[in-house]
Amino acid sequence: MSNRIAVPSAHDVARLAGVSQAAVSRAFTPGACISDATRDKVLFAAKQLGYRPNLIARSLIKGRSDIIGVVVGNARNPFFTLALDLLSTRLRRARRHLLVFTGQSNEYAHVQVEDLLKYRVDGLILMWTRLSPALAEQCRKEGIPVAFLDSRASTTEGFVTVSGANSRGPALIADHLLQRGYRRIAFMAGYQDSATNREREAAFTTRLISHGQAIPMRVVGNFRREPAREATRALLSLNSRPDAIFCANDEMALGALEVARYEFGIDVGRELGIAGFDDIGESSWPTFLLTTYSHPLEEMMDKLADVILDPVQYEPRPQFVMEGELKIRASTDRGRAT
Amino acid sequence: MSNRIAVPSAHDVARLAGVSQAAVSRAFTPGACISDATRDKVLFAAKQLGYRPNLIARSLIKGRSDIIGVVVGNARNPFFTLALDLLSTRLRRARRHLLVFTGQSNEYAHVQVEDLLKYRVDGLILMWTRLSPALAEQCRKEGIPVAFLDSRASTTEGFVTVSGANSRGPALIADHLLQRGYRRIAFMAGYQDSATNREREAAFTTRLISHGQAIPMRVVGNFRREPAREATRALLSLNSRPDAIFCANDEMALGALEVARYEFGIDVGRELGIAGFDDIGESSWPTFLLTTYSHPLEEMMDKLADVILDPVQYEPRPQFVMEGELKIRASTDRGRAT
DNA sequence: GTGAAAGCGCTAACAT
DNA sequence: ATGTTAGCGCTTTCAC
Repeated sequence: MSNRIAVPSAHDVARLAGVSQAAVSRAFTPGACISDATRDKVLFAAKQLGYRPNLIARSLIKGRSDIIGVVVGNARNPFFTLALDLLSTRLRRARRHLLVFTGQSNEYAHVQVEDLLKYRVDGLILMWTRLSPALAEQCRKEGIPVAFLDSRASTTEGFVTVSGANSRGPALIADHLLQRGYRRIAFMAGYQDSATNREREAAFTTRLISHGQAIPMRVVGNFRREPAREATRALLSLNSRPDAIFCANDEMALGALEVARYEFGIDVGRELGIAGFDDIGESSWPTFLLTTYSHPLEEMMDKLADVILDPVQYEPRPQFVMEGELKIRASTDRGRAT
Repeated sequence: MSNRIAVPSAHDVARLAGVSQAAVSRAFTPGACISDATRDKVLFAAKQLGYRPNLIARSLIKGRSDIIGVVVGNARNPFFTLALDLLSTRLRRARRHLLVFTGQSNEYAHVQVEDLLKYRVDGLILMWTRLSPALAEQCRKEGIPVAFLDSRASTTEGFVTVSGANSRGPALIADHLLQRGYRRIAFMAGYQDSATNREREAAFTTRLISHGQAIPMRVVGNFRREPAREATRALLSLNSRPDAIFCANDEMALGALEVARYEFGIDVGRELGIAGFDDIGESSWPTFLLTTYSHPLEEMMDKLADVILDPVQYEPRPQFVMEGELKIRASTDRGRAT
């Protein structure tokens, strides 16, 4: 049935073209020493046979594969699609390819990285996931460039990390809420043990306190919509409701907004301010108009690509914190007349 | 600075363990003829050196890479993330890996597939994109299994295709709208030259006509939100407004819903029925509650994986049309009392 | 500029 | 069960 016809090799092309096999190799190597006449002969024969250089063989010799390994801890992350698209486009220009694995964000990307190393990848990009200390050590020893996106686990030490402004952003949100006159401010946390949540919470709370506020009320929404809805119901059923909620990500904030609007009939913005973090696509829809903080994803992916392509340039292995932008929308608009 | 330490080879391990290099190979080959004693010696030595079999070398010999190439024509497609996650998980169990490329949905995935073939991939999955006739021919000749997701271009002939119910689904929607009493029904098209749109439109229109309706009003939204909003404004400004709109995908339907609700103050469902297609995540949110047709994505990805892993089983190379489910929600609810 | 020859790291006969 | 040997398809000296 589907019997694989033998794929032509450089040898076959050489025979047909009446040259040596080495000449074939040279014909496909940009800038190699070869006469135009020979190259033409080779390329002609190659086209006839449908020859395509075997990159596997090339990789074996060169000791590098032109493949970059990507492990994504949370493929459901709303930015993953965009991130992968940007990265793929960017790396194609550098003639690299992407071997992509999905995994669990709360675990080490151990098996995935293990596999990737067997393919002798030229670099590793870990998004929203961690690296076990043993493998981190391996990568360091073998000199494989590694870059993390939004992961601050201990094993990222000695590697480049690119992340959003998880401290400055929440501080800006705190300032904004206070400036708009909200005073009974609550905070909705993501996963309790997530470094991202801890950073965002600490920055937000600290800022409120430094403005003379009390420690804000606190609920947990685990970064997900359903728990966020539940938490919002609890908050809004209190005798002394908050007049604003800052949620540690947009996913939760949108859930909160829906509950406030449809289950409690609240005029979001005027009666209750809601702010999120990350600026996912839905947040700017007319239906939601959620105040949030947006990350410069393109810059972030460029940085990751740069680091992998030219690791030497980033030798002291800095932690890049990419500044984004506060997006003020109707969900924190109390109306002009205060 | 980052000088790559030489990676240990099977030879190094063999020397350290005091066995032949072939023994090392056997120790890492499940089910190979090797004594426990030898295997232990090898594994111990391997661990000491941090040895990892070089899959590139293995691929060269075996003539297969255990890599499946994926080209996605539209990485912004809301299902891409989920699809990739499902596929990756599914194929990992079969010890395959995913080399992922992004491309343009209206072009051939030519360069991407070209590259993929150089890596001697074991199979190709093309999502929302096409294959040039020349490469299609190549793949057939070389016996490389190819499977398409939602692409009905001419070059898919002779390959397995998995797609949603682009005919039956819209027919069900037509039935549903009529049964709910909507009579002045409009259709919003996606890209004019997309096969998907043509199928959905033909099925919907045909069904309406077969129920004795006139050919529905027609606007174009190009599958995207903004054009859809514009088209909706045009529709709703007509003297004789439609009382229902079927949009060829949810993205457009949600845009239409927002415009109707916020710009025209229309009570969606009662005054104007809106239905979409695909059941993207947002459609089931309390804010929208959009009637739509959902695809069995998990089954679809399973099928794609099956086809690639065991192509012989699918020898007549069928076109799989995966039946989904009509999701009736508030956006087509006229209220009980009619 | 070109060909011959030596490997890259591994698997798969083939002996033993 | 184990070692020896011959490649897989290329790139890269090294002569010429």
